[in-house]
Amino acid sequence: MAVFQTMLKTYGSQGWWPGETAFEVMVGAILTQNTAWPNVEKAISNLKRAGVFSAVSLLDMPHEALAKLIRPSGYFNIKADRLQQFCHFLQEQGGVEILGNMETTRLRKLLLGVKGVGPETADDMLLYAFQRPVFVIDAYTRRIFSRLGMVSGDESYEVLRMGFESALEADAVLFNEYHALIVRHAKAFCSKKPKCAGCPLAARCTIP
DNA sequence: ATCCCGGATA
DNA sequence: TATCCCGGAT
Repeated sequence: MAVFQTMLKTYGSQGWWPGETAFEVMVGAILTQNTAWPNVEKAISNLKRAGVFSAVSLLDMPHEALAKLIRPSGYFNIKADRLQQFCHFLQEQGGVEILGNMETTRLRKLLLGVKGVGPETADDMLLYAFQRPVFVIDAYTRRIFSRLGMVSGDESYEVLRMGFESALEADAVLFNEYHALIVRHAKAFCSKKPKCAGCPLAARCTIP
């Protein structure tokens, strides 16, 4: 059985970012950079509770006030800048709806042009906010698939992304579930210090 | 290679 | 106490 099917059977559907606005997904994608998700949720609920959860509000707000609200997500000074840069980008482009009508390749380039949005964050946005069939590569993907012996792990981001995308059907629903399952599996078994006992992928793995 | 940084977990 | 976290810029 393929890796994806094994993970899906083991963990079930992960239901990532259900019923949330594209704006919220994109804000979350920035705030979660090198940060555990529960801390991001705190930051986002702070923004909502303060009634500033919109591009215009975040832009109008002083840097210090924004940094204070997103403090739980860590890197708050840097991320306050990144959020405001991103909101400025949204205004400049004419809003989320305009972006939603763009072709994926063009939209990806635009997102990568925003300071603070790197390849993983851009692809998180493309996949989870705009439902585009883009395969997200992260540290978990590198770790799991290098242990499985399917990649070396130190390939460039683009090489890995292309590898996954050409090996799979270009399906946003599939990519959405797959990346979420990769995260789940990395936490459950394939952590830095692997917990191989009971691992559902042990039979395929290079780790003794 | 280093910095940014709080919060959960071990 | 140390490590890690749905990274990116310098």
